[in-house]
Amino acid sequence: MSEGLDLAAVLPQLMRLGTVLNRSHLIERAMEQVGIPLDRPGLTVLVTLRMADRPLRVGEIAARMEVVGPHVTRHLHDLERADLVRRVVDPDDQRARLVELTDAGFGAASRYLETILGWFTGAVEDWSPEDRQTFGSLLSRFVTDLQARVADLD
Amino acid sequence: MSEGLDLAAVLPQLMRLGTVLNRSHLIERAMEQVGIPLDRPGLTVLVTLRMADRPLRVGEIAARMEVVGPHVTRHLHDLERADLVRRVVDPDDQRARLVELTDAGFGAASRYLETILGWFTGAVEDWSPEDRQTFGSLLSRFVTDLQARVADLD
DNA sequence: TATTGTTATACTCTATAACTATA
DNA sequence: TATAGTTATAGAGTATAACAATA
Repeated sequence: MSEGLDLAAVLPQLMRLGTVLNRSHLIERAMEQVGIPLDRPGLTVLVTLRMADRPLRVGEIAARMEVVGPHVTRHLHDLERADLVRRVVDPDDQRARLVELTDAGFGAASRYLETILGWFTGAVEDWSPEDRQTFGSLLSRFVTDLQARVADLD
Repeated sequence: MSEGLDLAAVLPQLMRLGTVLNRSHLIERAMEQVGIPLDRPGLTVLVTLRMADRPLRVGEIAARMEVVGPHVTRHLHDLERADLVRRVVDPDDQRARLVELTDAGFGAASRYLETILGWFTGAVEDWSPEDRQTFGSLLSRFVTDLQARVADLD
């Protein structure tokens, strides 16, 4: 009985979280603040490369973003034109392209992530270190378990 | 020093969460399972009405969804055609329309929410009641604080 | 004159299909 | 023949602009 209650309360919170994250123009604001001239998917490609910490093939970027190849190709044009990434032929396979960040791309992605991180830090600055720590681990565990549950649906 | 570390770890978790929630077709699967013939925004309108627990004006629905009026109007057509909602003139203001769930709409929204809730319950079924409770409160607090922080940006 | 909602239109994000080039 | 990527096109989701009816 009490088991159901706290869970039913989590669902609306997740909806609220989704609304804040998706509809507050957080991403656009951060891009404007650090001077990145991209749209959301373009930024996602950039951040994907920054977090990978090594050049990625087009297909690898698509897999990490969970989108389809052509979507990535399309946004790579913008990124290349803005001199944020560079496409080089994969020496191991002439069919493939390795996409790597330029210095400007690395810097832009880093500044973007620092900005977002700063906002999140500001949101929890009144929390105790223990609560922050606890929230971090429970959130991580929740996402992992939810992913597993979703995989079970197949 | 250790303060920054756990926070930097939360950001990737939130990205992962967003990916699971947006790109696993969770919503479409739940709709299919309970036999709701809608798209995502249509379902969101339905759930918004179900959670409000009373008829809402078109403008109120738009405000809660954080979308613009015409977007709601458009999806109300589908909902009405599927006999899930009904539009009646607001007796207090002839300009306004009150949108209310039909019995079918109420039932469909309820079954949908139960399905989703069941999946989330399944994801945390191995957790201790204390951890579930803790996660629920910290998540709620996080969303509230993040909303406040975002409001500060204006 | 301001507000509620609708219609018409356009833009963003992502998918599918058809194709090129290597393997 | 299968795979990596690109180009072209289509669909879903949401916004802006112009309008109608009522306040």
